[in-house]
Amino acid sequence: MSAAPSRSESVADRIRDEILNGTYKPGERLPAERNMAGRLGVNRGSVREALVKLEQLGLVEIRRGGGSTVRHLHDASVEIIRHLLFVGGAPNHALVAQLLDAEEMVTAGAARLAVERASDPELASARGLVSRLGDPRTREADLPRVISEIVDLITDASGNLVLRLFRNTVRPVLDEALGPPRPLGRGGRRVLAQRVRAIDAALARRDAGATEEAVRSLLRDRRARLKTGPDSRPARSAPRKNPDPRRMRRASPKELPWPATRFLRPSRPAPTA
Amino acid sequence: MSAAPSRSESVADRIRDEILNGTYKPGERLPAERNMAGRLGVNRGSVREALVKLEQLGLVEIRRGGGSTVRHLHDASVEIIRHLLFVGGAPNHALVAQLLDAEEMVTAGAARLAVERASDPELASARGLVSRLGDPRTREADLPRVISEIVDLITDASGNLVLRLFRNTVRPVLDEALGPPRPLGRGGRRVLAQRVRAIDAALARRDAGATEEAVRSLLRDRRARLKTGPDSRPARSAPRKNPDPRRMRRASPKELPWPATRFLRPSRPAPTA
DNA sequence: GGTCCATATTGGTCCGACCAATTTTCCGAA
DNA sequence: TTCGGAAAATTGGTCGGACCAATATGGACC
Repeated sequence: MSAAPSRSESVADRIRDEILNGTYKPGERLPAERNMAGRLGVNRGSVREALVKLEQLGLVEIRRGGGSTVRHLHDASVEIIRHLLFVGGAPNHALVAQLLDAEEMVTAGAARLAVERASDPELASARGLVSRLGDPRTREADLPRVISEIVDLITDASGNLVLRLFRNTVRPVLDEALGPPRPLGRGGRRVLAQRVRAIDAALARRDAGATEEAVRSLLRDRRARLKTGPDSRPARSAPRKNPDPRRMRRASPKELPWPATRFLRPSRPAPTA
Repeated sequence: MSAAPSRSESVADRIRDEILNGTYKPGERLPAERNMAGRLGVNRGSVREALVKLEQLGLVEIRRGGGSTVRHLHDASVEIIRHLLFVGGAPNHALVAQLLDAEEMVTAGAARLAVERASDPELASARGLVSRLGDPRTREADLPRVISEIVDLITDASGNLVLRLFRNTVRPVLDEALGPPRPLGRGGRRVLAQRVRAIDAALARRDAGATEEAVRSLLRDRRARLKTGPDSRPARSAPRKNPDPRRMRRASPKELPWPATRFLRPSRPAPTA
């Protein structure tokens, strides 16, 4: 199916894995290009190309004369999330939850911008797409894809290139991570139809605030349908004062588990003066 | 000052510029590596390395046997915004406005998450940093940096790696684009102090919703202080029904001007069935 | 112990060659 | 003429070896 990966690609993948699983730790120096080439049995040029790719990913820093060093995951490029999903083997739930959080923020904001600036045809197109979610004829297996396309549409309609580029990175990872949806319960389909009506009505009125909230609700449901895991039952030991209980549903965003945890440094300290 | 750029870096910059200014258009084939090497007077390997970097940026696609082709800006990596800022010569105002929009969305969301999960020390550190904004002893020239650090702190405290990585890309571009602030008017400092009190109060109560709104207000002011340009006077010809006038201040997110406009394709059409 | 310099290490670039995937050219069959 | 397919040209991928320049290392010297 997929084209055979080039040699430099394989090498890049291998070094990337060794970094992510802790073989090479942040701040450490990587073996010299010549050594790696010898060890992997490939030409030095291939190793070079691999390192250049990893440098663009923000995973390593190459310094002429000095060796290459591993950088902290915190300082990498967003693109790194493409490579983070399956680091432990199975999709990392914490990362997926964080992606969904980010997607919700950005999409809600984009929806607001979109309603404020989108042309009537764009809006009509969006309404048509949204209505498919409520249509009983749409197969359940297609729902995730349709939702994904709605988010795309909203993002594009916002006219914000930055959001679009961000989505370019987020979408494929989420699509792969979420996979086929769990079957909607008896009530699930009804709730979905309800969300659809809310979005449609908000769009019809060009009501930015309402659209934002409606889109948020839709995406929240999506997250709730995530495979039940340690994250889905918010284990808040000491409930805190929170005057807005509507927003309590989000998965608790704890730090990523697996090997990469070691990259997570404490928040940068506040300046002393 | 800055280290002399490597040869492959120069080549990458040059090809990137030629793509962004329209010399090579999306979908077109780039000259063969051997030709480019000859034309630029460098070794083919250097051209190769440059192309690999541009491929990681999502600007070109390299296919073994077939040439390299230019990709649409819409499909590039977020990292491309680092290179987009100065394409026309001066900082692109539309892009900066879009960056500020994106930053506001993400930071507001991160603030919510942060309040819900941050430890008390983290919160205290945040409050300390925020209070510096209101302190009359803080020089005006330092205010942008302090705000930038507050956003960093909020982002980190949210515990969301995706948001952190996104910020890694956004922050340097915004810091460079905004540059030294325009002097605050007589009322400006007072308004700032007011924002600071709002954030501090919200943090003290661990009120997620209030914190989110307060942070939003702070960032909005920042955008308002952007250099007056064609963007800052929202030229909305036909005012539309919008029941939430509080949010009307955002710069109208029109398409990017300059040569790159040609990359902006219409929103992807809704599926037909 | 600290400074400074010769040397080793290491990334950056170049040359020339060959392989493999793709594209283009062109000729013969329908 | 048109279409299909084989041959040739084009083009990216990898290799090996060589030299330069920036950095790191270690030891002599003060």
